[in-house]
Amino acid sequence: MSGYDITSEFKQAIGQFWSAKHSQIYVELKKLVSEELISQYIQMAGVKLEKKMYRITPKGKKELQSWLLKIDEQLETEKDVFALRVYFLKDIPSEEVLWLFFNQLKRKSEKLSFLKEQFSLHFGEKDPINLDVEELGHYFVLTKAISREENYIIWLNKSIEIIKKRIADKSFGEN
Amino acid sequence: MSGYDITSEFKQAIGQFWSAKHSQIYVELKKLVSEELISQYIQMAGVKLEKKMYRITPKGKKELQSWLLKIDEQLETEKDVFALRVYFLKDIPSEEVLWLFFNQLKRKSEKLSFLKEQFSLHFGEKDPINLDVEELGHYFVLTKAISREENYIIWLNKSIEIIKKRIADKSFGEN
DNA sequence: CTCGACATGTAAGCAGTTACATGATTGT
DNA sequence: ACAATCATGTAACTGCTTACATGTCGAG
Repeated sequence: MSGYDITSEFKQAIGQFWSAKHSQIYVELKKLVSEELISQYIQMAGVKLEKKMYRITPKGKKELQSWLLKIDEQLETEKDVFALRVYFLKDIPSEEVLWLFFNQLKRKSEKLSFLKEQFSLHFGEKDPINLDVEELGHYFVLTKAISREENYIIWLNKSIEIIKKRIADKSFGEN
Repeated sequence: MSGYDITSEFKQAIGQFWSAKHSQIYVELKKLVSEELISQYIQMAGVKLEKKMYRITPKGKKELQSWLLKIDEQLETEKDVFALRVYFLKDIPSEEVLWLFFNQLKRKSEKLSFLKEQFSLHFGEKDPINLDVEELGHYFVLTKAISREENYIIWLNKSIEIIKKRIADKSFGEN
């Protein structure tokens, strides 16, 4: 793959769990070449454009495999700015709170639609039992992304119901 | 609150969605004081120990409230290293894959237990309708963290079932 | 008296983004 | 011809972690 290809891949399903900008990718690729973990070769794209392609070296493959089996000492924080804002709910004007939740609901619903489209595009009605190993990794990542968004939306809806009830009880923002 | 207090708070529920080390917190607090968004005062803790306390200024409160209503242009990536590893499933020896998933299941189950304990400690059987606004933000964040972990565990179990079936079919890692 | 928690800081360095900068290719 | 996408890079800066460093307080 090329740096550009990697940049594009981060716009697909895996981008839900890890991503980087092209400016970082090009720098890292050079670093990996200098460490002999990957090697570079040129592929002509058109007449003049030299597309720089990279492939993993045996040394890189070894490094990758040991990384894949590594257990992180601590589970790292999956940051979520929206949750951080909700933590400070008491400082949000009560009439804005519902709007904020509905806005997030809309954005998350759009993301879910995109992911489901990706899913039916790549897997359709296929049974994961019959997928080859390469596809299986992508299948798991996509189902993970979809279930994450679905769960997020369920939580948003439950929270919206609570907020609505509190407004109906006229007690919202007054306690 | 003091820098130490903030560090401690990041070990509680909100730490599931945002966190920082004390080394960063102390630097940021000084920056915020110089921007006049917070102000500092001393509280004696014991005889000699001067605990540096901070409170938000009116200017800071204004800034906070405008930040709380800010909509991020793009939803940022909620990074998850485990999902990244799963993406490269084809490079993991098939006998290790199950172990990897079970390990993550164990860790996530422990996290879920911790969160549920926090929940019953702070909210018990309370109805969120009757919570005061300050508590409500914490309630939402904790329920969000809990539902996120529950959903993660469901996905792990589903994936484990698929992997087990593939092993039983003797087709795992061979396609 | 000693250990664990409380409490605060600095420095080096890595990870990652934003902005700047350039040029080729393809489809309309 | 023009625009969108393909394609690659650098520089400045911010965010964040790791490691270093020091000292107090309370309980047993």
